[in-house]
Amino acid sequence: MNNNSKTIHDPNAAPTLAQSQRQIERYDLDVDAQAILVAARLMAAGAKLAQASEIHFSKFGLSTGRYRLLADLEDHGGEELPSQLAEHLGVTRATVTGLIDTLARDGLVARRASAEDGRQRTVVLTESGASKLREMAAEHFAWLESMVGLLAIEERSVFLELLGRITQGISGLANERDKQS
Amino acid sequence: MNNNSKTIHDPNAAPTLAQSQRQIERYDLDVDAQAILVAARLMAAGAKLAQASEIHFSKFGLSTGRYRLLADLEDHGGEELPSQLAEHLGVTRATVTGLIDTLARDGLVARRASAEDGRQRTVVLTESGASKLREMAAEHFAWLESMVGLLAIEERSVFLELLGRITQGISGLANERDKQS
DNA sequence: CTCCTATAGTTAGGATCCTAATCATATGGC
DNA sequence: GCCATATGATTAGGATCCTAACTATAGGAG
Repeated sequence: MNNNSKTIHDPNAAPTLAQSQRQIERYDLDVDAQAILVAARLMAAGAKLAQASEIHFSKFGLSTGRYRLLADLEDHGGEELPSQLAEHLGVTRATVTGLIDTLARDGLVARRASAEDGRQRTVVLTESGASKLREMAAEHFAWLESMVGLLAIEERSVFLELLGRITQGISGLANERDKQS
Repeated sequence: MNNNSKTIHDPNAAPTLAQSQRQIERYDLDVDAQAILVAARLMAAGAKLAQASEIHFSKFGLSTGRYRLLADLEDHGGEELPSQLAEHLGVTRATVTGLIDTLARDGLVARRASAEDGRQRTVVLTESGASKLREMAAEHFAWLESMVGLLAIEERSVFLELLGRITQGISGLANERDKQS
């Protein structure tokens, strides 16, 4: 607190309710200003978190995406197909190819040809990659935990439940575009 | 050896609590699995929302960043300095330069030299830019509102409060690195 | 067996936003 | 007035992830 670099603008309070109300009144719309505020704050929080995350992982020579790939690999016996990784991480196969390229260059994963299907290329976690995850574990999980440190246990459950419903709302929006009756 | 990877993937349920627990147990860490889950879900939601947002704005020939710049301009009398825009949007001045370039090319904003300070270049919202905001208003705010449509009014307040505290937690993490910049 | 289509992965090119370096203008000590 | 430093904006180049096009292999219809 006590930031007051000068005029307001605590990034935690951006955008403000007043701002949302002004926007709505300008066009005389029939929407709830608080709903708009929730949506806008969530977007701001997401962007901020993504940025903080990249900084966090860069300390270990990783990016958010590359860490997620390693962790998913570890959680699936250290061996997966690129297409499985893409689905688990929620990114495209093209993105996975790029992530693997960098991780393989750094020796954290390796590509192996599949005996069963010549099109497939298995991705395996190397000893070096497993070691990297071990090194990071304590600090990384402490980092994640401290993010929600200001919430009481029961508040975390509540937040999780509400966030889940908002996520559903987002999915609904996304599907609205290409719904083929 | 592990689980046969038959686990279906509902993106709304990723990551799962079981996944978080496995990770924590693997390294025998003393952290709360639910806290990890909250953090991971929030990151996933943020990424998803950012993606949905880009798709939404692309229907109007805009990006998330360019819309936010136009909206901020409108909220400040249609005239601001690039440095003010950067602070309001929470991005760097270099990014603002790029956003203005595109918006100016499309005729939605214009740059004007400042009479008082030769280094400054005022950004003004053009009639075309104001018109674009008018066109978008109804659909855009309906979009935002539907995102939180599954939450009751009082739940929105709760969510806002909890999200605010998590955002503080994120800020704390960010500042931890460079204590005194 | 041959051909046509489907699938796995990669490559090419675009959009976003970042950091660091640069250019031009202001400001203050001497 | 002159020069060193600070500041506003831009440029250059990097990282991330996307869509679309491409290569190679698999598999079924005839």
